[in-house]
Amino acid sequence: MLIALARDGPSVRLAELDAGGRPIAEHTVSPDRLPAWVAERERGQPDGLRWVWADTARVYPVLLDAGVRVRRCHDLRLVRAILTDNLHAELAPAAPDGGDPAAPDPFAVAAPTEPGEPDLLDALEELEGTVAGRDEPDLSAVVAEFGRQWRAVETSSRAARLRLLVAAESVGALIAAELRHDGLPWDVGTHDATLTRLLGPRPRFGGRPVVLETLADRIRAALDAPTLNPDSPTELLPALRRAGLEAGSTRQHELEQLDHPVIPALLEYKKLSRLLAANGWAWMDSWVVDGRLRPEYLPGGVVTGRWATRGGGALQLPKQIRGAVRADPGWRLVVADAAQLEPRVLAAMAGDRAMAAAAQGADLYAALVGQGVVAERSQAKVAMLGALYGATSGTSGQLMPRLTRAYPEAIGLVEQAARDGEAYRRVSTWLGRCSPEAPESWRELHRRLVEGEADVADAQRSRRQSRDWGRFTRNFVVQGTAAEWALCWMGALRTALRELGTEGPGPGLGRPHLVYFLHDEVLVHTPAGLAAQVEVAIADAAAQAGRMLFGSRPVEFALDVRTVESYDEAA
DNA sequence: GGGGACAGCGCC
DNA sequence: AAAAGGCGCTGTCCCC
Repeated sequence: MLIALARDGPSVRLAELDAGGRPIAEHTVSPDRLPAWVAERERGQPDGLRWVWADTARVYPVLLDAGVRVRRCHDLRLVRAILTDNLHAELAPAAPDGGDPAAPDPFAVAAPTEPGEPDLLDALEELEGTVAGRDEPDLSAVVAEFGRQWRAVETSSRAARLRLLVAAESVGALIAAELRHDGLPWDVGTHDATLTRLLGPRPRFGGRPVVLETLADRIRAALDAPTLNPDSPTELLPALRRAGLEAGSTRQHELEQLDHPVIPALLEYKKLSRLLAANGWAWMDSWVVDGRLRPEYLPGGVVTGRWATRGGGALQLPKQIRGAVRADPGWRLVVADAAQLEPRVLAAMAGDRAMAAAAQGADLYAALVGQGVVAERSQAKVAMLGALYGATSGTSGQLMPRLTRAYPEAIGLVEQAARDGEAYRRVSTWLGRCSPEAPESWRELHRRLVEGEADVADAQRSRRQSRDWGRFTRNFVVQGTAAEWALCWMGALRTALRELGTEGPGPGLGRPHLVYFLHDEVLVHTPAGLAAQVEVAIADAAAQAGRMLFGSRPVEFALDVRTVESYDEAA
């Protein structure tokens, strides 16, 4: 059962849709009665109900505030973004210099169909001239847009994968709203104590905390620069030069190479200054309310499908202050992160048996040593990151030939993605999120190069741009598929958590619930007595996510799971 | 005084 | 000369 929902002036209009998206019954409800109406339908249709609306971020918080949660939705805004890119890519004509398709199909770029294939063209044209971008589409617009999106999915050459992607992206939107609503438990007392220990007491009238001011004085004395502002690279760099230091920048890793009495104080200053600026008292006042950090999560906010946040930098919580993330009394945090997720995803995508074998254990990097691919675990890590990011030089560049010999399918897959990007062909994640077009100016220059019309300087520039874009597309297919796995993991976990615990004051808060998500890591806040069951649910959900994406391919998605009282206890 | 580029650094 | 992918946020600096 599908129910479409839209605002209509002072009321809310709803339409029950049949399986093909056609309305079969309509209702009008006043906004204050909407949560009860939704809750009743959820109770009456525990299994098959999906809400269709323009934008989860606008609709769902209202329901959450009223204590109502839904199981499934279809987010027209997010799905449209995926489908528009996907259909453009499916319609793109094969590139003239296509190269040979080394990668086996499912990954292959945009599996080109015949240009002009009518059903896809229709779906795309319909999508382009429509109203989903409008602020408040009415019910007929919502129903019509859903019909178009549904048709676009069903007529795609990869309908099964797109269906899963659409569902995963939409459940992500629900989770994002719930994370913000429930909030991450944050102990301002612990946070304040950490800041005070490292920086000194909070200055009462602004200005630098005493520890920073003392360090600044030492830096000024050591450089004989009495008015120097150490926060200013344009002042600091000349001051370093005057002191006889040959620094090209004031970056940490460059300063570390230098030998001078000022360096230790400067490094310490930069570290603490960063803490104060990014996560100091002002940050705490702005973003922590009533003991909860409530960042605004943006599903699909990154081109690869990863989430972003707006405000507070909640995906960059430094390890220094994670001790402030504390479970409520009598509760625990279950912290789980997927170990070496991206290499495992790559092994599954490529169907690379040797690499999948290395991914059978908890430590994939150690397994590379065991298989004799490299001598040490640290080399395995560097080499693997190099393969995923496109390193050509340095240690990881040197190790690439070994990886290529050991795992030809896996390395072949990322190499193919890189070559596609270099030729400005679009690539796709496992489920069908397509990479964006490169900047038009880059593609134009590349066309001139291919046609022999570029001079030497332009040719050089174009080749550099191509390599840059190839590194992006190489990483895109793996990072994006890892993001899809994480969505499926979290979606499956959310479903499982609903079955645990008893109904509390609010449907989310009396029982275990998700409180944080960081690309390949989740935090669940749970009554202490249920923590063991939560750990099992997290592991089950990971296995389920692997099956959803990759069926029976024998790749294990290992987790590190710990039950703690505060986040800094999780290694 | 606001806007935007840049440097720098935190996270994955 | 070569340069590893994706982000958000702060302060500085400079321009309008």
